[in-house]
Amino acid sequence: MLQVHFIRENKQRVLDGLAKRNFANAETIVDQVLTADENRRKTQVSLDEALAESNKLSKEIGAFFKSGEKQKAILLKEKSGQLKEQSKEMSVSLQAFSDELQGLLYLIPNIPHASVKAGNSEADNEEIYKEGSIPVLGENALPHWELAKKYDIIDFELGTKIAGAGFPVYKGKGARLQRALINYFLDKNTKAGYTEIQVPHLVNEASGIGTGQLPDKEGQMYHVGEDDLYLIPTAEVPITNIFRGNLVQESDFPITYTGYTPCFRREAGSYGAHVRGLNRLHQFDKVEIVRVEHPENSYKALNGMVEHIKDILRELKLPYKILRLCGGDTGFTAAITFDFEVFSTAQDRWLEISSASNFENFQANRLKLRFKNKEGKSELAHTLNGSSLALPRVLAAILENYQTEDGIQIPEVLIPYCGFDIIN
RNA sequence: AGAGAGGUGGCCGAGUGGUCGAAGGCGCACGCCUGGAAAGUGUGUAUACGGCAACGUAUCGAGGGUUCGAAUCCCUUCCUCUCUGCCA
Repeated sequence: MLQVHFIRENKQRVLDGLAKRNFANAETIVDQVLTADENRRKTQVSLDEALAESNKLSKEIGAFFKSGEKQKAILLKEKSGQLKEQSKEMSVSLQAFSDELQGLLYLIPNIPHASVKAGNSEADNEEIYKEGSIPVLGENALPHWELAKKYDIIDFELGTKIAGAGFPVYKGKGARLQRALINYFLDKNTKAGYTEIQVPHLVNEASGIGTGQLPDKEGQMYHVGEDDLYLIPTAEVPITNIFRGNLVQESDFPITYTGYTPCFRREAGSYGAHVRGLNRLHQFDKVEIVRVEHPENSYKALNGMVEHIKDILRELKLPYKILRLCGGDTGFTAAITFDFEVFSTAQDRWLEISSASNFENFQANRLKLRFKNKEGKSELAHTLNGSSLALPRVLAAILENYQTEDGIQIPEVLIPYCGFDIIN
């Protein structure tokens, strides 16, 4: 959520930013925000005056009762009654203006960073980096869902029986490889200074609002009606919400966490060949990194996260590229997002396996996550996160790219974690 | 899930209808004291919104109510603790 005073003081900048996202009706909504804000402030001034008068009267009434001047007190009581009615009306309209303002602010996405190009869809994303060589596979190379069946390491039908499509069952060496990846990622992250943390997999409504999943995108999350909880779509939600409402010290920065969680996504509206196998699931595993940073340091931190993820992909020896998402493809809450894609050779396509974003103070404003700055004032912090990494597509790429006549070789760095070096 | 107790500032804790944004302590900051430190001592120390500012308003888990006036009384709700039940 953008801050109202920021919009008030930087209207053109906001409009230019929204234009990069191809955000419809930007000018209308921004004007509505400014009007609601002005109404809110005006109303608050009159309400404050009425309440101040009320408070004054109450004190006088008390004094008159004490000194036994009942008549005077009764007179003032009448006056106070009238004031009370007025202030009640005003506080109702103040609430209405505040709600209206809040509702409008929830509709406005984050303003893209200067380096983010305008664009509508993934076709407009910019490739900014590429590394690794694409392996040459034999004639009879198989896509990962065939390999999974051939070596009996992932059973999609069984998952369908137990839960539904998009809930695979990992078996034997497949399950072991999953666990190896989780451990390897967590070890890499903790070595890079991130503190490992285990968090709830269900969150309340306030948490969903804090990181930006609510009120808009309920449809993407599984909801447990009985208890009004949401299954997390990513560890970003519980981890970032650790800091909801917090006032941290400047000396606490950088705050860095890593956590493994399963992620649950309804993926309403997804269909077609691209969702085959591990490409798109309702439940998948992911290791996430989250940072809370001083605003002056957040872009340096983002760069560090990108380098860290590069290092992991290099170790796994997977060919990958990095995209800077265009305005239209950048998520609602992010100011900038770098997507990492690995090449899945047998499918002959790139798969997104990580996304690293700087939210600047957009989430922090929703979370009310602040720090005391050098002047002793509280200021919104910056939040960032990235996947390091999302498991299924890494697994898909490993299965496909490392397949040989004899079986699937295990990337060297994972062998100690797996306890075997080939799946056959 | 049932019964009882409770939720007050960064922390502990007093406060049962009026001058209470809230005593006292701890912690923290700055000063004095000291060769330096500890101890001692003095002062300061919540957040949000509005206002150029002086300042005003709101906030004692949250929401509503009673009252001229609520941290204090009433209702609802969330959370914590103890006991009972159930259970990995």
